[in-house]
Amino acid sequence: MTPTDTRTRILDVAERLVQTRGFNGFSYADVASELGIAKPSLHYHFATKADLGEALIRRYAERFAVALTSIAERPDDARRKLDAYVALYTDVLRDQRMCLCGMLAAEYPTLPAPMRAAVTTFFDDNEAWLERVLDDGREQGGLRLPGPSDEAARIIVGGLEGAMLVARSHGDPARFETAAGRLLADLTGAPA
Amino acid sequence: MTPTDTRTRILDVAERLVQTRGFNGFSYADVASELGIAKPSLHYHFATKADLGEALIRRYAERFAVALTSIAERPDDARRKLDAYVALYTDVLRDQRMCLCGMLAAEYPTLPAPMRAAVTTFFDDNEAWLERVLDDGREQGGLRLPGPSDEAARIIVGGLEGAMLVARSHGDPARFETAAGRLLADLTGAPA
DNA sequence: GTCTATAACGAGATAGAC
DNA sequence: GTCTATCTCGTTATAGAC
Repeated sequence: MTPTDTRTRILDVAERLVQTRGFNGFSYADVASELGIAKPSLHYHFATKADLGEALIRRYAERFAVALTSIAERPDDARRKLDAYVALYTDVLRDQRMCLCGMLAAEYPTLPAPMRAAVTTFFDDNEAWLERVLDDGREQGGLRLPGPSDEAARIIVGGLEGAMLVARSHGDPARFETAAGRLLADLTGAPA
Repeated sequence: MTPTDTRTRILDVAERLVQTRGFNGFSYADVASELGIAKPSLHYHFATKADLGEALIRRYAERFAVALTSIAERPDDARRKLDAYVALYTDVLRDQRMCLCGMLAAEYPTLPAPMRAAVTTFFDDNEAWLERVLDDGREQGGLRLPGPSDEAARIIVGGLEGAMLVARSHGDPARFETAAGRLLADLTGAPA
């Protein structure tokens, strides 16, 4: 078991804090105290809070992209891939976290420009991936989409982000899971 | 034209700031400078920021409740009522605002307890209103819901909140309107 | 790489005059 | 009701020793 380097541990703690409290809702002091190190030590690894924020999104988006590629490469049909996509969100919601980019979208006007750009790119990438899965599913005959796949993709991304938001404020992850299941079922013409 | 009293003008400015920047993203200094008054004058009207926050949600929820009652009393069919419901959100999204309670839901863990309670109540009330409209529409035969109306109501609330979040970060209100239209259509078995 | 010390600023809030 | 003056604390960030 190699010990985790400081930079990574900073990212881990900051990521959880942003996902629960928001980028404007945590401070270097929070991260430092949790790691048992001094505040200025953080600045050695991330000169400014904006730098830390950029690194957080970059890592999160990268991790998400890897997961999406992994799902896409499975031999599963489209509906199973969509279920796996929803499972990514379900995992995030455990221990009261919001999607990092959903949280940052709420704070959007207050973010430094590079972070804003990365947030919109995250959503665009997710929608593009979903659109592809939906198109494939339609061609294979497994999905019955009532409309354009790009619109369905946007509804899924927005629907999952919003369902997380509401479910978390109710402290009820099950609320998210049933909503997500029904959203997908209704959107893709599933049995139930 | 009676001049607006200070308390109301404070609420108006603070409301817009919370809807755009979040409760943790604005300060008494922001409100004071925008109104051209001194910071401590705000404390006369709202002793603490938590008090101001409570008053903001109360007024917002009250205004929303009045609008919902007004829509419910119309002779329109369920589908028109749902369209009117979506229009409430569309109006909010104009000039880059988020739904007040959607924004506060993102900041939920950082809010004072009374604000947290008011946020969840807001969502519960909206879902209850929607459930009623959906049930009425189904009895009248106008709506074909694929599942329980309470689940559909939750999908609508979450879907609209999330669609606002994503659309606003893209600076594209049209993205919200098409997503909302499709969401309702797919959920209620509409022509297109 | 991590520390102590400190700067520079903004936050929410209070005291007391007018 | 609104002001000036001030307090206290938390924030991001820097300087410089180890």
